[in-house]
Amino acid sequence: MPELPEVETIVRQIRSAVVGRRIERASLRHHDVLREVTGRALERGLAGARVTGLERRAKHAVFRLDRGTRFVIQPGMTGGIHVVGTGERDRYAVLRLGLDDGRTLLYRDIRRFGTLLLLDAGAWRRYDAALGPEPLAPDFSARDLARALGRSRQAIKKALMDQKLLAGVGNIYANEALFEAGIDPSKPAADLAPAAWGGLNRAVRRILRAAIRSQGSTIRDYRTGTGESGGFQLRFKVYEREGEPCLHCGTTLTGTHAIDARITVFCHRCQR
DNA sequence: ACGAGGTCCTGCGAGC
DNA sequence: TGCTCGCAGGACCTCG
Repeated sequence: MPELPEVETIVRQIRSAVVGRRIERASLRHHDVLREVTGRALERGLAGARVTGLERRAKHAVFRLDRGTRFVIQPGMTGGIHVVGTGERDRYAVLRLGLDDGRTLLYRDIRRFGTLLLLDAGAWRRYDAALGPEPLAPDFSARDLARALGRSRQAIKKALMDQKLLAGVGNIYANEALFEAGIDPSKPAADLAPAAWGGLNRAVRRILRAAIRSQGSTIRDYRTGTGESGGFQLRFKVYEREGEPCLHCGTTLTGTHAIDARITVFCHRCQR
């Protein structure tokens, strides 16, 4: 499930293969990954355009095109982005972009929870403005984190995962960061002690950086841009460890769906 | 304004 | 063996 580290990994790996390339052909096979654009408009907006940049924003890959537009891929749960040889078959292919060097940029998505967007400059500004700050921005501080989340009465875990408040953190890394910071996931964000934000910010940034170094976490479907599995799932301390002993104190880890209907795993002794 | 819960979609594993 | 069912959850939506 691509969160920030997974999308960052993909973007870094495929950037050199796509930036500078011209898209010669665009063909969309499933239209249910579109929201604000028709399939024909997407294909026409991509075919003939040159890719001038590729970045990550939150959990999304953003292709800058020479027409002043941006092509955004939200991989959702099972989306993957790969540069493959011509003619390579893939039963989960959603979009193929034929590049001018003969290779193909492939968006595949098993469950098609992902979304494709084509945004002009104004739409991109609105899109970008609706997302919270990037936790890995070089100067992102505990104060910034407190400012982003500290007014929310929501459980801190839900606030961490709210893309409007903070960009890029999903269920896996929210669980891991809260364990590392020793914070009860159900605690309202606004109730965190002022001193707690420093530890949480360090934990979030550390976990995300470590996951990027491991090329992300492969649970089921995620593959890097070059088709490999990530490695961070081997270092989970709570996620997928419900019922197993806490690595700090040995207490049996608790699993619950009480927060946002997502699996939350935590140590009720270490996380207060 | 906020929280709760539903929806999309398919593969996988458990249970019968 | 083959079926049904529940679960995984990012982003978005509606309802109260």
